[in-house]
Amino acid sequence: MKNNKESKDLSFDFDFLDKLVVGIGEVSQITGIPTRQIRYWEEKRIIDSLTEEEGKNRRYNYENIKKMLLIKELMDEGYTLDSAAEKVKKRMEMIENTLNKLQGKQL
Amino acid sequence: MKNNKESKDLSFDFDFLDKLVVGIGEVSQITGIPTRQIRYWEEKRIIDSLTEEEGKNRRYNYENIKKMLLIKELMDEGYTLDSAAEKVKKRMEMIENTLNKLQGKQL
DNA sequence: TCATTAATTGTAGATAATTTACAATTGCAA
DNA sequence: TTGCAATTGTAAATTATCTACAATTAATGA
Repeated sequence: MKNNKESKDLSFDFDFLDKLVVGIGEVSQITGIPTRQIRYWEEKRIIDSLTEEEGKNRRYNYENIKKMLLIKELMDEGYTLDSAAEKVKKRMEMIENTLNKLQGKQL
Repeated sequence: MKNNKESKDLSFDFDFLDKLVVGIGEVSQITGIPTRQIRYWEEKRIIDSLTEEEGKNRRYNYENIKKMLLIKELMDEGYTLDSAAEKVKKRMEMIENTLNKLQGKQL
Protein backbone atom coordinates (compact mmCIF):
# COMPACT_ATOMS: atom_id res chain seq x y z
CA MET A 1 0.00 0.00 0.00
CA LYS A 2 1.42 3.36 -0.96
CA ASN A 3 1.62 6.30 1.35
CA ASN A 4 -1.43 8.37 0.55
CA LYS A 5 -0.40 11.83 -0.52
CA GLU A 6 -3.88 13.20 0.00
CA SER A 7 -4.34 12.07 3.57
CA LYS A 8 -5.15 15.14 5.59
CA ASP A 9 -4.61 13.82 9.07
CA LEU A 10 -0.94 13.06 8.45
CA SER A 11 -0.52 11.01 11.58
CA PHE A 12 3.02 11.32 10.71
CA ASP A 13 4.68 12.45 7.61
CA PHE A 14 6.90 10.22 5.63
CA ASP A 15 6.22 12.21 2.50
CA PHE A 16 7.87 15.08 4.26
CA LEU A 17 10.96 13.07 5.03
CA ASP A 18 11.13 11.97 1.45
CA LYS A 19 11.14 15.52 0.19
CA LEU A 20 13.47 16.78 2.86
CA VAL A 21 16.67 18.03 1.34
CA VAL A 22 18.88 20.53 3.09
CA GLY A 23 22.07 22.47 2.60
CA ILE A 24 25.36 22.01 4.38
CA GLY A 25 24.77 24.83 6.82
CA GLU A 26 21.58 23.25 8.07
CA VAL A 27 23.18 19.83 8.32
CA SER A 28 25.91 21.36 10.39
CA GLN A 29 23.37 22.97 12.71
CA ILE A 30 21.38 19.78 13.01
CA THR A 31 24.27 17.43 13.59
CA GLY A 32 26.80 19.67 15.27
CA ILE A 33 29.38 18.63 12.71
CA PRO A 34 31.31 21.58 11.25
CA THR A 35 30.78 22.24 7.55
CA ARG A 36 34.49 21.87 6.99
CA GLN A 37 34.38 18.38 8.39
CA ILE A 38 31.34 17.41 6.35
CA ARG A 39 33.15 18.45 3.18
CA TYR A 40 36.17 16.48 4.26
CA TRP A 41 34.15 13.32 4.83
CA GLU A 42 32.59 13.77 1.44
CA GLU A 43 35.94 14.32 -0.18
CA LYS A 44 37.11 11.05 1.40
CA ARG A 45 33.95 9.41 0.03
CA ILE A 46 32.83 8.40 3.51
CA ILE A 47 29.49 10.06 2.86
CA ASP A 48 27.86 11.46 -0.19
CA SER A 49 25.38 14.12 -1.16
CA LEU A 50 22.69 14.71 -3.74
CA THR A 51 24.54 17.58 -5.33
CA GLU A 52 23.90 17.76 -9.02
CA GLU A 53 26.86 19.62 -10.42
CA GLU A 54 30.14 20.57 -8.87
CA GLY A 55 30.31 24.18 -7.84
CA LYS A 56 26.64 24.17 -6.88
CA ASN A 57 25.74 24.00 -3.22
CA ARG A 58 25.67 20.59 -1.56
CA ARG A 59 22.33 18.99 -0.77
CA TYR A 60 21.64 16.25 1.76
CA ASN A 61 18.67 14.05 2.51
CA TYR A 62 17.59 12.34 5.68
CA GLU A 63 19.67 9.26 4.99
CA ASN A 64 22.81 11.31 4.45
CA ILE A 65 22.28 13.19 7.67
CA LYS A 66 21.48 10.07 9.63
CA LYS A 67 24.68 8.51 8.41
CA MET A 68 26.73 11.44 9.63
CA LEU A 69 25.12 11.26 13.04
CA LEU A 70 25.84 7.57 13.34
CA ILE A 71 29.44 8.00 12.29
CA LYS A 72 29.87 10.79 14.76
CA GLU A 73 28.48 8.60 17.53
CA LEU A 74 30.89 5.79 16.77
CA MET A 75 33.88 8.08 16.55
CA ASP A 76 32.99 9.46 19.94
CA GLU A 77 33.21 5.88 21.15
CA GLY A 78 36.71 5.57 19.75
CA TYR A 79 36.28 4.21 16.26
CA THR A 80 38.39 5.58 13.46
CA LEU A 81 36.61 7.36 10.65
CA ASP A 82 36.99 4.45 8.26
CA SER A 83 35.95 1.73 10.67
CA ALA A 84 33.02 3.81 11.85
CA ALA A 85 31.92 4.30 8.27
CA GLU A 86 32.08 0.60 7.68
CA LYS A 87 30.14 -0.27 10.79
CA VAL A 88 27.51 2.30 9.98
CA LYS A 89 26.57 0.58 6.77
CA LYS A 90 25.07 -2.31 8.66
CA ARG A 91 23.33 -0.09 11.11
CA MET A 92 21.83 1.89 8.27
CA GLU A 93 20.32 -1.23 6.88
CA MET A 94 18.67 -1.96 10.19
CA ILE A 95 17.25 1.52 10.37
CA GLU A 96 16.07 1.32 6.80
CA ASN A 97 14.20 -1.82 7.78
CA THR A 98 12.62 -0.27 10.81
CA LEU A 99 11.47 2.71 8.80
CA ASN A 100 10.03 0.51 6.12
CA LYS A 101 8.08 -1.46 8.67
CA LEU A 102 6.68 1.69 10.22
CA GLN A 103 5.85 3.10 6.85
CA GLY A 104 4.10 -0.12 5.89
CA LYS A 105 1.92 0.18 8.94
CA GLN A 106 1.11 3.81 8.10
CA LEU A 107 1.38 4.40 11.83
CA MET B 1 9.06 10.43 30.10
CA LYS B 2 11.55 12.30 27.96
CA ASN B 3 12.66 11.24 24.56
CA ASN B 4 15.92 9.41 25.14
CA LYS B 5 18.71 11.02 23.21
CA GLU B 6 20.91 8.00 23.61
CA SER B 7 18.49 5.48 22.19
CA LYS B 8 20.21 3.75 19.33
CA ASP B 9 17.26 2.09 17.70
CA LEU B 10 15.56 5.39 16.88
CA SER B 11 12.33 3.83 15.76
CA PHE B 12 11.62 7.26 14.67
CA ASP B 13 13.29 10.47 15.37
CA PHE B 14 11.57 13.30 17.05
CA ASP B 15 14.85 14.72 18.19
CA PHE B 16 15.68 15.12 14.57
CA LEU B 17 12.49 17.00 13.85
CA ASP B 18 13.17 19.26 16.78
CA LYS B 19 16.55 20.21 15.47
CA LEU B 20 15.40 20.50 11.90
CA VAL B 21 15.81 24.03 10.67
CA VAL B 22 16.11 24.85 7.00
CA GLY B 23 16.59 27.78 4.68
CA ILE B 24 14.11 29.28 2.29
CA GLY B 25 15.49 27.48 -0.73
CA GLU B 26 14.93 24.11 0.86
CA VAL B 27 11.46 25.06 2.01
CA SER B 28 10.65 26.05 -1.52
CA GLN B 29 11.88 22.71 -2.83
CA ILE B 30 10.01 20.77 -0.19
CA THR B 31 6.71 22.60 -0.49
CA GLY B 32 6.72 23.70 -4.09
CA ILE B 33 6.02 27.27 -2.98
CA PRO B 34 8.28 29.81 -4.69
CA THR B 35 10.68 31.68 -2.43
CA ARG B 36 9.18 34.93 -3.52
CA GLN B 37 5.79 33.82 -2.29
CA ILE B 38 7.16 32.59 1.01
CA ARG B 39 8.71 35.99 1.64
CA TYR B 40 5.44 37.63 0.72
CA TRP B 41 3.46 35.52 3.15
CA GLU B 42 5.95 36.37 5.83
CA GLU B 43 5.79 40.04 5.02
CA LYS B 44 2.02 39.83 5.40
CA ARG B 45 2.60 38.07 8.72
CA ILE B 46 0.67 35.00 7.60
CA ILE B 47 3.61 32.86 8.55
CA ASP B 48 6.76 33.48 10.45
CA SER B 49 10.33 32.26 10.63
CA LEU B 50 13.03 31.73 13.18
CA THR B 51 15.27 34.32 11.62
CA GLU B 52 17.34 36.12 14.19
CA GLU B 53 18.24 39.40 12.58
CA GLU B 54 16.96 41.08 9.48
CA GLY B 55 19.29 40.76 6.55
CA LYS B 56 20.38 37.29 7.64
CA ASN B 57 18.98 34.30 5.83
CA ARG B 58 15.56 33.05 6.86
CA ARG B 59 15.25 29.85 8.85
CA TYR B 60 12.21 27.63 9.17
CA ASN B 61 11.30 24.71 11.38
CA TYR B 62 8.92 21.84 10.83
CA GLU B 63 5.96 23.75 12.18
CA ASN B 64 6.58 26.67 9.86
CA ILE B 65 6.81 24.39 6.86
CA LYS B 66 3.76 22.41 7.85
CA LYS B 67 1.79 25.61 8.10
CA MET B 68 2.77 26.63 4.60
CA LEU B 69 1.72 23.28 3.23
CA LEU B 70 -1.65 23.48 4.93
CA ILE B 71 -2.27 26.99 3.69
CA LYS B 72 -1.33 25.97 0.19
CA GLU B 73 -3.78 23.08 0.35
CA LEU B 74 -6.63 25.30 1.45
CA MET B 75 -5.91 27.92 -1.17
CA ASP B 76 -5.99 25.23 -3.80
CA GLU B 77 -9.49 24.48 -2.54
CA GLY B 78 -10.49 28.08 -3.06
CA TYR B 79 -9.84 29.81 0.24
CA THR B 80 -8.31 33.26 0.26
CA LEU B 81 -4.92 33.64 1.84
CA ASP B 82 -6.29 35.25 4.96
CA SER B 83 -9.13 32.83 5.51
CA ALA B 84 -6.84 29.89 4.85
CA ALA B 85 -4.39 31.21 7.39
CA GLU B 86 -7.14 31.53 9.94
CA LYS B 87 -8.47 28.05 9.33
CA VAL B 88 -5.00 26.58 9.50
CA LYS B 89 -4.52 27.68 13.08
CA LYS B 90 -7.09 25.21 14.26
CA ARG B 91 -5.75 22.45 12.14
CA MET B 92 -2.28 23.11 13.48
CA GLU B 93 -3.51 22.58 16.98
CA MET B 94 -4.95 19.25 16.01
CA ILE B 95 -1.66 18.19 14.46
CA GLU B 96 0.24 19.43 17.44
CA ASN B 97 -1.95 17.18 19.56
CA THR B 98 -1.40 14.17 17.38
CA LEU B 99 2.34 14.67 17.45
CA ASN B 100 2.35 15.03 21.19
CA LYS B 101 0.42 11.85 21.59
CA LEU B 102 2.82 9.97 19.35
CA GLN B 103 5.79 11.44 21.11
CA GLY B 104 4.35 10.49 24.48
CA LYS B 105 4.04 6.93 23.34
CA GLN B 106 7.64 6.91 22.10
CA LEU B 107 6.25 4.99 19.16
C1' DT C 1 -17.12 48.35 -17.41
C1' DC C 2 -14.22 50.44 -13.98
C1' DA C 3 -12.13 50.94 -9.74
C1' DT C 4 -10.41 48.58 -5.79
C1' DT C 5 -8.24 45.35 -3.22
C1' DA C 6 -5.77 40.79 -2.82
C1' DA C 7 -2.16 38.13 -4.30
C1' DT C 8 1.64 37.50 -6.71
C1' DT C 9 5.67 38.42 -9.41
C1' DG C 10 10.06 40.91 -11.30
C1' DT C 11 14.38 42.61 -10.46
C1' DA C 12 18.61 45.53 -9.14
C1' DG C 13 22.13 45.96 -6.07
C1' DA C 14 23.90 44.50 -1.67
C1' DT C 15 25.01 40.89 1.53
C1' DA C 16 25.39 36.15 3.28
C1' DA C 17 26.71 31.43 2.66
C1' DT C 18 29.07 28.03 0.14
C1' DT C 19 32.53 26.38 -3.25
C1' DT C 20 37.20 24.70 -4.52
C1' DA C 21 41.99 24.45 -3.86
C1' DC C 22 46.14 24.64 -1.54
C1' DA C 23 48.30 24.37 2.79
C1' DA C 24 49.04 23.84 7.71
C1' DT C 25 48.09 21.60 12.05
C1' DT C 26 47.09 18.02 15.47
C1' DG C 27 47.14 13.40 17.58
C1' DC C 28 48.55 8.89 17.75
C1' DA C 29 50.97 4.60 16.94
C1' DA C 30 54.96 2.13 15.09
C1' DT D 1 60.66 10.88 15.02
C1' DT D 2 58.47 9.41 11.21
C1' DG D 3 54.32 8.63 8.99
C1' DC D 4 49.59 8.56 8.50
C1' DA D 5 44.75 9.84 9.81
C1' DA D 6 41.89 13.44 10.70
C1' DT D 7 40.98 17.90 10.92
C1' DT D 8 41.32 22.78 10.31
C1' DG D 9 42.41 27.56 8.04
C1' DT D 10 41.58 30.61 4.52
C1' DA D 11 41.54 33.35 -0.06
C1' DA D 12 39.12 34.23 -4.05
C1' DA D 13 35.27 32.99 -6.79
C1' DT D 14 30.58 31.70 -7.10
C1' DT D 15 25.83 30.80 -5.62
C1' DA D 16 21.89 31.92 -2.85
C1' DT D 17 19.42 35.09 -0.33
C1' DC D 18 18.34 39.72 1.29
C1' DT D 19 15.59 44.24 1.00
C1' DA D 20 13.11 47.63 -1.40
C1' DC D 21 10.54 49.46 -4.92
C1' DA D 22 7.50 48.62 -8.60
C1' DA D 23 4.58 46.16 -11.87
C1' DT D 24 1.29 42.65 -12.95
C1' DT D 25 -2.69 39.61 -12.53
C1' DA D 26 -7.20 38.06 -10.59
C1' DA D 27 -11.37 38.50 -8.20
C1' DT D 28 -15.20 41.46 -6.49
C1' DG D 29 -18.43 44.93 -5.97
C1' DA D 30 -20.35 49.50 -7.59
